[in-house]
Amino acid sequence: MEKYTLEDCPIQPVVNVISGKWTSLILWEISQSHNHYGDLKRQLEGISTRTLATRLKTLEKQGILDRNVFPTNPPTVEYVLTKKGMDLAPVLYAMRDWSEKYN
Amino acid sequence: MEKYTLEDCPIQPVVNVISGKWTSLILWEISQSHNHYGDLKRQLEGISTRTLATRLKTLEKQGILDRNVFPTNPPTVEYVLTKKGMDLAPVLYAMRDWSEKYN
DNA sequence: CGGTATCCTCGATGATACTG
DNA sequence: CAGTATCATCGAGGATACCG
Repeated sequence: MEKYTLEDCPIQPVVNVISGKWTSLILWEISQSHNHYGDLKRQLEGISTRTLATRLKTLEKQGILDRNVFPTNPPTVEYVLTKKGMDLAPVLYAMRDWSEKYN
Repeated sequence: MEKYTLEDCPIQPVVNVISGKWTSLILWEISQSHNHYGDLKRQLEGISTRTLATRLKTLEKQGILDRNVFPTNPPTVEYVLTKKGMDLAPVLYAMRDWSEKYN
């Protein structure tokens, strides 16, 4: 019953991806070329390591992000948007436009 | 510290409006001319009366919706998007477009 | 550097009964 | 019809310590 409508609503799929306190902010930062874990951690001041790691892992599972490890010393990790993730850009920029108008 | 970044992020204002399990779905339904409380309740199958009422009240406080009461018998209540709320349309339609592509 | 492992808190949401 | 009032739950997120 609940499942029916939630799955049926034409915006539910994107809600499943961007919901959460930090998720859309993470996506925004990555879309702005803040691709490294440490860079994200710095930009998203106040986020816990646990939450950032959890959200990144979920987005990876959802096919929104790819995770690339560079065997430097110390190692660095980079997150990049997949095609599916890049296609969220219109959503993110519409969000930014509204925010600029009404903040 | 946390406040700084959250307030500073260029998409934070819209996140404050559309976050929550049901909020963007409510906005979608209202944008699709499901304006009556009972109509919304029917479309959003599975939502509790408490949650629907709470979210509508919050959206009203945020200036996204106007609440109109018609003194019919029994009374009916209609929720309509303000200009600020209507300006969320690009966000909602971008969400729908992505959802159609990747659901 | 880029996480994982634990424990804990708190607020959003749900269920239900009731009301003008 | 359109809610409000109460109580209960549940999981996202935070704090902290530790690790390869």
